[in-house]
This record gives sequence, structure tokens and C-alpha cells, in this order.
Amino acid sequence: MRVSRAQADENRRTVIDVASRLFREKGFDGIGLNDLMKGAGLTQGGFYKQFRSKEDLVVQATAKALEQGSAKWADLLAARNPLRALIGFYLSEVHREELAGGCAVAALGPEAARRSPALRQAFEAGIKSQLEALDDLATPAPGENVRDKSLVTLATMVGALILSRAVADERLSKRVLRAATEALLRNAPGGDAPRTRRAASSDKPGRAVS
Amino acid sequence: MRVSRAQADENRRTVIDVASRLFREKGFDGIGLNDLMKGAGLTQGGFYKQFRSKEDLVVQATAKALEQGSAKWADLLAARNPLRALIGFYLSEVHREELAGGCAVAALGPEAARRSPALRQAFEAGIKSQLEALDDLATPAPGENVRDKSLVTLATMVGALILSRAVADERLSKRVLRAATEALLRNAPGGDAPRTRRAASSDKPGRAVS
DNA sequence: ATTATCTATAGATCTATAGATAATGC
DNA sequence: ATTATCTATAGATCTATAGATAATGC
Repeated sequence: MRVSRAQADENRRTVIDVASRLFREKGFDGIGLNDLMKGAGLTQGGFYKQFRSKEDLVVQATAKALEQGSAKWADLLAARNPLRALIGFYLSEVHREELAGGCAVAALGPEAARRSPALRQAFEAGIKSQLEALDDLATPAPGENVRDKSLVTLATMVGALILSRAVADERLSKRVLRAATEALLRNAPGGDAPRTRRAASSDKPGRAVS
Repeated sequence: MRVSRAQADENRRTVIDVASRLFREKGFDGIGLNDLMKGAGLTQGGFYKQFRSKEDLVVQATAKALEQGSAKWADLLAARNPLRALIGFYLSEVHREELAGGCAVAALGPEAARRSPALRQAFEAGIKSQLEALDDLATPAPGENVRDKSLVTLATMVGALILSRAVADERLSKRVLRAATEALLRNAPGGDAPRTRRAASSDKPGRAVS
């Protein structure tokens, strides 16, 4: 019955991983500890030897979801046209359908207001990380603050994804994604043409590096 | 024990009203039928004579919350500078703190993706109503579609409010609200000056009409 | 007689704990 | 000997239903 310390650590990580997906898919209150542990191949009884409470797992799983989101963003930033790659993915129909693996802010953001300060701190760290990524891509107008522009961009992205998931009409859902994509790419460098990083140089395939 | 039909109708409305506030404050799964009925001054047993299921109440309460949101928007549209009044309220710290009486899209939007098609239809109706209000205020660039612009504006509003509620740091929370407010008012007519509805005519107090 | 609401309860599920079991790690 | 996980269960709470109660409305 007992497993090695390394195995125990991996089990704990698996529980957090499973929870990070199931919480996004079903909401924090939409999934119980029994199913959560079952999803990790364990039984419910062991839960409280791994975590102090369900809220503890809520915080850790959300932090992990946000970290993986930032990792995905870093990936997209390595593309030939990073802004287009990032916005194009975030506001895609694929992402809209991918609740469990998608952005935690769009899936669970409003829950932060109702839960613990610790959860809001996890969200804050994830959001700051995404803002830093956007800062590198922003081209603010003269006198406009970079971080302010990133904040508005992130707000538009999150809001558009949430709206596209909240409506029943598929046409309207697609339209909000498209309209936000175009608005966010409109006055960006390389908006339509290849990117102008160093005078529109190569055309190597825009795949991820790290 | 039995009450008049008129009283029964009013009781039903009260339950929906109470639920519309408590759902926004605590989430659909954060409040049970017992507390919901207690909040309306009734007992749990009568619930299923009034509603088919909890999900039925979820849909009706959300629809009502969205309708009251639209009514509030209509109120603000009667102000001297409607866009400034609307954005100024929506992205205010007062609204950020007012979960129970605030925008249902920002409080419960992501839940729509996890629940019934009926709920998404309720959200869609509310969202369309808000878009119509924004259409009247939008001043799209030449070649830009009015509805598309309204969609992006709404996305930015909803996203900014959610972000401001999701972070722990008060300064960052305020900054999101301010940055989005400025961005949305920036290239609007009468952004700083009084509005240009019919050549900046009167200055009657901007109170509600309907 | 009808019916709006009440009390009471069934049955499921939820978080959390207790103690047994069996493999690890000293 | 320690401990990671298991089985079992306590106690609360949740949705939903059954049947009693008492006032309305024909």
C-alpha cells in the first residue's frame, strides 16, 4: 500500500494536475474530492494527508493552471509574429471549446472574488505573468503607458472568450472572437504583413522553440 | 397557510429576486435551496411547487439579473454624457464591490459554458440587449462595423471588471479599471467635453427617464 | 374543493476524520 | 518504525418528494 517518497510526490502532482483540469471544466464546486482523487487513480481517504483542505487544492490547482497558461504564452511568443500567434490562439474556436486545458482566468476568474485571498494571490501572479508577456508585444501610442495597454488587451481577450462561451448562438460566438481579434491586431506592427522584428527578414516556420 | 394567488405570484417573484442576488454573490453552487427560500421568507418545501428544478430557478434568476442590468444601462444612457456615465459606472470601484447587484455576465458568465443551453440563451438575450445600448453610443472609424465595435467594448468592460475582482493587490485592481476606462473613452466623441448628441445643447440633469 | 405553503423525510453526495494495511526507509 | 494509501464512517448539507395544514376561491 505504501509507495516510495518519489512516487508519493508524483501522486501529489498528479492530483493537482487532474484538479487543475477538472476545476476549469466543472467549476470549483462542480467536482468533489471523491471524483478528483479517482481521476488521479487514488481513493478519497488519502486526500487529507496530501492537502490541508479542498480550498488548499483549489489554490494550488489554479496556480498550476495559470503557470501552464504562461508557459503556453511563452511558447507562442517564439512564433514569427508573436502577437498574431497569441491572439489567434487565445481567441480561437479551439480554445473556446477547450475549457479544461484553457485559460484559467476565463474559466474561473469570477470565482476568485468569492473565495480566499490566497486564491486571488494565485490569480494575481498568473495575471502579472501574462501582462509581462503582453508588455513585450505592445506598441503603445506616444504618451500611452505600456502596462496600461497590456491591461486593456488582456481584459479584452478574457472578456471576449467569456462572451463567446456564454452565448447560445454560434454565429454571435464566432463574431465576438473575430471582432476582438481584429481590434487587437489592428494597430499593431505586422498586423497583416509578416512581422517587422528586424525589417521583415526571414520566413522560417513559426514554431515554438522552448 | 395558503395565500392569495396574487400573493403567491409575488412570493415567486421574490424568490427569483433573492436568487438573482445570491447567485451573483455566492455562485450557482454556492447557495442551496434552503437558504434561497429562507431569504425570501419561505420554507424549502414549497420550492418545487414554484419551480421545476434548481436549474429552472438558475435560468430565471439569471434572466432577471440581466434584465435589471439592461434597465440600469438604459438609465445611464439618459445622462448628459451616456458613454462616460455607462463606462464610469461599470468600471467603478463601487461596481467592483457590488457583486450581488452588479453585472451578471461578469459575476456568472463562465458558468454559462458549464450549464444548460437555456442558461446560455438567457445570457445571449441579456448580452444582445447590452450590445444594442452600446451600438447607440459607438462611433466606429470609417469602414468599421458598429456591432463589432460594441462587441469589443463589451468584452473589454467585462474582462476588466473580472480582472479587477480577481487580483489581491488593490493598486493593480484600480489600475485595470482606470486603464480600461481611459481606453474606452479615448477616441469617443465628448470624451472629456460635454457630449455632442445634438450639438451639445442643454445641460439638464442627467437622470433617468424610463 | 382547490391549492399555497408547511413540516418531515428520503436518498445522494460532500468534506473531513479514524484507524487498518502494507510497503518503504532507516 | 515510519508512513502513503486504503476502507469505513461521521456528520453536514443538498436536491427532491410526500403528505399535512389551513386559507382562498368557486
